[in-house]
Amino acid sequence: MTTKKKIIYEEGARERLLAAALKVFTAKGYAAATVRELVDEAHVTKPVLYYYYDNKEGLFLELLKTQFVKIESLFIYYRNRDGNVRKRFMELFEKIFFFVLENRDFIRLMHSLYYGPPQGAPFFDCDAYYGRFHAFIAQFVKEAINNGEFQKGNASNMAWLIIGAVQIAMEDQISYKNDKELDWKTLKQLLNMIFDGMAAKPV
Amino acid sequence: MTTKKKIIYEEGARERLLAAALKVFTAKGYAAATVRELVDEAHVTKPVLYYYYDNKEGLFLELLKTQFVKIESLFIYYRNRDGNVRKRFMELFEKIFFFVLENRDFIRLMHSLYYGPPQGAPFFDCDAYYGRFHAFIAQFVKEAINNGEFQKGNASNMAWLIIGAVQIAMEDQISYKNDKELDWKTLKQLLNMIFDGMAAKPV
DNA sequence: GTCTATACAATGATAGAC
DNA sequence: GTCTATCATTGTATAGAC
Repeated sequence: MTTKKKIIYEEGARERLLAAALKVFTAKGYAAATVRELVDEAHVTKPVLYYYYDNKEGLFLELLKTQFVKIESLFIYYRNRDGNVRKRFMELFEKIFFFVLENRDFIRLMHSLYYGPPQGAPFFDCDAYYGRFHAFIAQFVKEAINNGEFQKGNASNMAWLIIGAVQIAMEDQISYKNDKELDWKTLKQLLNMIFDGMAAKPV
Repeated sequence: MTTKKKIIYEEGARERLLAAALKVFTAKGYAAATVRELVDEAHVTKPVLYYYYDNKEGLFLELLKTQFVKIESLFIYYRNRDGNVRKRFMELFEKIFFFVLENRDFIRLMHSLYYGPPQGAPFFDCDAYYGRFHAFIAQFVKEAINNGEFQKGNASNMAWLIIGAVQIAMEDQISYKNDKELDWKTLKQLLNMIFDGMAAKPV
């Protein structure tokens, strides 16, 4: 009988490469990041990268995949909350806001991939996440209208207004400005302004 | 006497290089754009680029400078309008929105420079434009509050709300999505929702 | 001002030993 | 699985003729 147990191996190098990818790609973008920097950062030699991943592209795509999983979990979080839509929205956006704060570099990378010119980077369907955001929010605005929590109105437009506030706050945070003006406290004020305007008026 | 008039020269190549820079840099980003592509697009040879500009960086910076002049003119436009703040805002944002539509590629490039990782690109102070935008809008919101056009409130927050709507519409337009949902008609609706909420209520 | 030809560094990637 | 050594290619940039 052949020793099949031998398949288990140390994953140190593989994981260090992924960590290096996060650091280097987010710091310089795809095109400007070099294989040398990646392997130096991971404390491995070049052939090790090509052993674990197809090539530079492969490592990059693997990085995106692992990071997007974390973002996906934010939406799952929302569904498992209870309370009215306004309260759940607020909790979701707080979660998102601090996620952005803790992952500034990666959000920058994603942002430039989605909104910027393709810098020689392999195609990755960010739209599956970015694009779904509006539909996701609009759906729950509609829910709030139906149950009388929000006044009647164009749910899609209401969703855009909300997303606009959240997005501008995120962008203020990932920008390289010295004094970030749009912290969570301010964003909360903006959202309350919007929600107050949308809230069903008492009769 | 030496023939000093001889200094005048054809500027065809120089201008073609700038046009090529716009096309190539906006299509691929800074790092991924190569000198070969730039000169091929301009129908010149490599030494010609280095004759007119310092290097790849120099051409890139020249491109940014010339394009930013166009953006600056939008704000001057606003000051030369008359009417109330709401009307002037609406006209300014319409101007900006269609400027974005007509310069999608360049806006993408700027966006990735400002919000994305520095892709080996030389530093350029985009903040002088992006960052001033909020202050610009907030100033005129304050004006509208003072003359009774808008209700009393936090002018800075009101400005963020407005900018959020404009920005999310711009971003919807520069994204690579197939179906852009946020056209000018929709943005106008968003802005009207915001302005209606801010407008001073009749007594 | 524009070309041909080329220098020279850095890049992504691999062969083959251990 | 990891290394040393090396490859082909592409990159930016320039010298020197016209």
